[in-house]
Amino acid sequence: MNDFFDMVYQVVRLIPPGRVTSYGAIARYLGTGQSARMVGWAMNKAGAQPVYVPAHRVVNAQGLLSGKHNFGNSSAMEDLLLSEGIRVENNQIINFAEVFWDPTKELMIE
DNA sequence: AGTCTGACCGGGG
DNA sequence: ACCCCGGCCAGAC
Repeated sequence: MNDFFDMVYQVVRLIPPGRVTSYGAIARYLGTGQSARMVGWAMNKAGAQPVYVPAHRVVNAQGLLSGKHNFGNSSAMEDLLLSEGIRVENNQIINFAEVFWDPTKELMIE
């Protein structure tokens, strides 16, 4: 892998359908806990990646769909999450704690 | 080259 | 509960 961004994309691809994680959680898993912003920036570039990245499964620490506006269509992100059984209301994931997928716990360190 | 901004987060007042 | 601030680093202007 080239850099930090590719690591991010790999982790995001490992998120199971129907689950979500947060930018900070990914950052922490990669060892750069304070660089959650870079994860967000990586997501911005994710659409341009050759391989599909389920960026809709990544939200902020509050379970808020902070990046839905970047999906082009404001309903796209909600729609995708909804189709996976994740309830969203007013840009906020309702059962966030239940669907939250923490890479540091679920994935463990390699 | 300086400055600001961001799909962020945690902590402090 | 609120607002504010520092840290992180890559781009845009």
